[in-house]
Amino acid sequence: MENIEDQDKKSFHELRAQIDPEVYEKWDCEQIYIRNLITEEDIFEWKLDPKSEKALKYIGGVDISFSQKHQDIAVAILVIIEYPSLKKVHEEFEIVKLDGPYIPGFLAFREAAHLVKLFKKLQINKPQFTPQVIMVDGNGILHQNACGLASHLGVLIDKPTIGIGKTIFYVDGLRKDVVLDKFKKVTDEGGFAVLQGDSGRVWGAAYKSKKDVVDPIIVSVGHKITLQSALDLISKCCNFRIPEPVRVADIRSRELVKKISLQEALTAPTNSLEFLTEKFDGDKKKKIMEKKNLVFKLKEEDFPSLF
DNA sequence: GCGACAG
DNA sequence: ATCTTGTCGC
Repeated sequence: MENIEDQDKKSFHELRAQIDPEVYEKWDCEQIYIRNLITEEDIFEWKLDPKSEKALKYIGGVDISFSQKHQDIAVAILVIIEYPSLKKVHEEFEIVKLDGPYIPGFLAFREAAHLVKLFKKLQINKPQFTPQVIMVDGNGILHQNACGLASHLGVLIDKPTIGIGKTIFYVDGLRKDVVLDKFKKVTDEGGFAVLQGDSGRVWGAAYKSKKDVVDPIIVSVGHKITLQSALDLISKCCNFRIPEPVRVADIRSRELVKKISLQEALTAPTNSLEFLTEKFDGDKKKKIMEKKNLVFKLKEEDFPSLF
């Protein structure tokens, strides 16, 4: 019974031990440097009111989805969502190879560079879709060095960013039970609990995006926006629990990563698909055939980096 | 001193 | 992050 806790302890310790102390120190330093470049003020021109002359038009959403086969292969994506329709109008993506493992607290050093690349591609391909604000899958200043992925990326591309976390990341006494306890008192859709740590500093908010959701989304300032403005925007972007820019980026990158896995299966020495279609009937067979169709529907334009 | 740790 | 079936509810 005693080793359940020990295993958790060990695996976390092992994660941190995967980077050598010098790299840790360097990254720590870099985060503190970047932190000083972050602003938590509204530095943008757009307005939420669609009738305004300066109405917000394009919101960006970024995410990275991984292949289950090769742990280091992933699809990085940037989707452009039109406001206020919340429809996807454009996407840029790339199949990428991750350098290192995920280390809690250092997500940006694994993902940020790939995301920056997508903004550069957008700049060249479709500059007219340049987003005015970006929602990031991960935290902003809600981070041990007040420099999570959303903030890190925001500084690199010099644009307003918002961090959207789906689970609670511990910082400054904000344990999971503490956050959920604060969130429990939020009852109305669109309501939120401000996440103030033991130090008194406000790190973000636990937001109730739908009336009956059990879990909050964790919102934190990335760069060039206030928490209040971030929440105001998010309140207009939630068709479901996760705001559309992040949700669509998530779904779409997963879709693409699966296509890539299937393509690998197609080029594999043994073709198990044939065997499976003969072996199973009904729904199972139907599902397999759908996957098969996916393979045949692969288009060159879906894989610019493969051609 | 330990432990809580985004994707 | 990823793997997954059924299942509960509108």
